[in-house]
Amino acid sequence: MTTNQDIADSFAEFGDLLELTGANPFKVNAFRRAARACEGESGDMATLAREEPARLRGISGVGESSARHIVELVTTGSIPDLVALRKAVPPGLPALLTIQGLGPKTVRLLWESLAITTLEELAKAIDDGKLESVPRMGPKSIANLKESVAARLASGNAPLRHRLGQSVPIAEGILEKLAALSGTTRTAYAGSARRGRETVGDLDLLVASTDPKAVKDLFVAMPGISRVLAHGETRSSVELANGMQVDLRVVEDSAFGAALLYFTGSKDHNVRLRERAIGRSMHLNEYGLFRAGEKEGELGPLVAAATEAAIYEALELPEWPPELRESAALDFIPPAGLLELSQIRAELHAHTTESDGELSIVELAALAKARGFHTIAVTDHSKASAQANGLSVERLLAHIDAIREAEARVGGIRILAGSEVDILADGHLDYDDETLAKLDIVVASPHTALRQAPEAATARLLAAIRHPLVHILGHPTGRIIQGRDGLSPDIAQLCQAARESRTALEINCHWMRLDLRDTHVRAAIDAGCLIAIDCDVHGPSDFDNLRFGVATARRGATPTTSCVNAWDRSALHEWLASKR
DNA sequence: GCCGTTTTCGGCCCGACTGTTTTCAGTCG
Repeated sequence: MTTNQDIADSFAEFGDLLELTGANPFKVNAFRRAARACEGESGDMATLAREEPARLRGISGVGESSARHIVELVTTGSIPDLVALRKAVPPGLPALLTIQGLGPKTVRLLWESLAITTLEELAKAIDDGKLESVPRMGPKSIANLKESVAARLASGNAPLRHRLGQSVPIAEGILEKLAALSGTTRTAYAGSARRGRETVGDLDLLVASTDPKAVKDLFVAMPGISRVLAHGETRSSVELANGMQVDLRVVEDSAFGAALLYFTGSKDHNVRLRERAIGRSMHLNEYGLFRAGEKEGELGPLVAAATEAAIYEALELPEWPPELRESAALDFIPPAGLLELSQIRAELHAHTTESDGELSIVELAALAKARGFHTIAVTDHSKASAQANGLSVERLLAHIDAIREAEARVGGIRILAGSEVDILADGHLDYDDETLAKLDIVVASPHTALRQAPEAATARLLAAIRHPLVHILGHPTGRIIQGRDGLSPDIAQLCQAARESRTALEINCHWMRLDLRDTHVRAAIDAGCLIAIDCDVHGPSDFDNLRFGVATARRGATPTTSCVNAWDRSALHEWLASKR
């Protein structure tokens, strides 16, 4: 089976190999853009390649050649041009491109002049003093390279990207310190963290200040920094002890919007905006949107810079939500009512001390009330999840009574008696229908047999979606970001069944899951499905993960009306009751 | 290789920083 990610990986490899052979840089870029386009595509491209290959060209960034390669990969399992290219470049060379400060020109130079083709060979050549004979390799360059190589070798196979929920708090912690300085007027994190991507390569921080020097000096002197990569007039860049790179840009308050737009990206989105500016006789850079000057290359008067909204307006575009700035295409108009964090009014997936949670029913309800929620669902694990202290039928029946009693005592919030019931490997649920019918809400989730074949996974999840007593399919694939792939069901089939049975598909907010993932959300929204956004609460801090789930929903263009957690009390309970 | 509200051919976003150079190449975002 060929996934969109497989296709994207092939094109990314194509780009790397071409670059190392000295190909036309625009061609290299075209392959990389195609890779990003495939990665972000919500439909299954392999199906498209087999059934309607002509429609591959409809994806922005995929042209005649890329479309042919996709069909080759899907139908034969390989791309002849790519196979040939692999023979021309030593296999260890692309890895060298990931070394900080090492680009294609230098890698190629090292390969051709010193026959260096692996990280280990590079480390040895540095130690042996062989790099000193290479043009443009002075003592400082060699010392920097030595440090970068050592850092990489020490980290082993550590991932180069960091999970969203671990990255954002680091960004916020640093910004809090910089915001405390007297000259600071505005702060923000930008880049892929602001776009809500599930993993973040490096952190991009932005500060508006009347005293840039104070900001930068405090930044590079912070604890937890392993080395300073750059420390210039307007930009500083450091590497943290955990290997994460953090870039700081200090700007004037009047240009904050332009800088925020620029550093939020994505790269493809920026390129499109700049092209659009040129087409309207304007010029866009990180300092603002300007009229074109009288002479070639000169800037005219400033059009907009203070806010992103002003710049989009001047370019005659709707203000693009950061989470939807992933694609190069500017032909997608964001839906009027894109879901917002403040609109979430219910948590429908939470655990108590009765299974593997840290909170009592009353504590859980109090936290939900404090957030202004009208409903909280208590959904402890079912008996098959023995490792999570899953409830037997007898315990569940007693738990239902406890929940009813707590609801009457707490007041001011609906506390639903529910269960996160295991979907067994064969698609059966872990409780019988008679038991499930006693519950207000049923979240059905896969927890085991997460390596089963795609066909079996599809059948298993379809059975749960179509089960008349199930409201929500919980973390549908069971994937753990950078941990395990989870199930690979046919998403299109799941979406169709979910729409027909009005079963919501869950976005699990935990930053290790974010499952459904963004591209699956988009497919679900396009198919007309309901979406549930749940924190899968086990402890008090889990409620704070809601923002990551909402970001994922927005990346999938989820309108408020499609999210059951954003419905008012009566609409939500009407839907719940419709399955009873 | 991709693409079209200047274009089916001829362009392709733009600036900061570093180190090695004496005016710029390479890398990065």
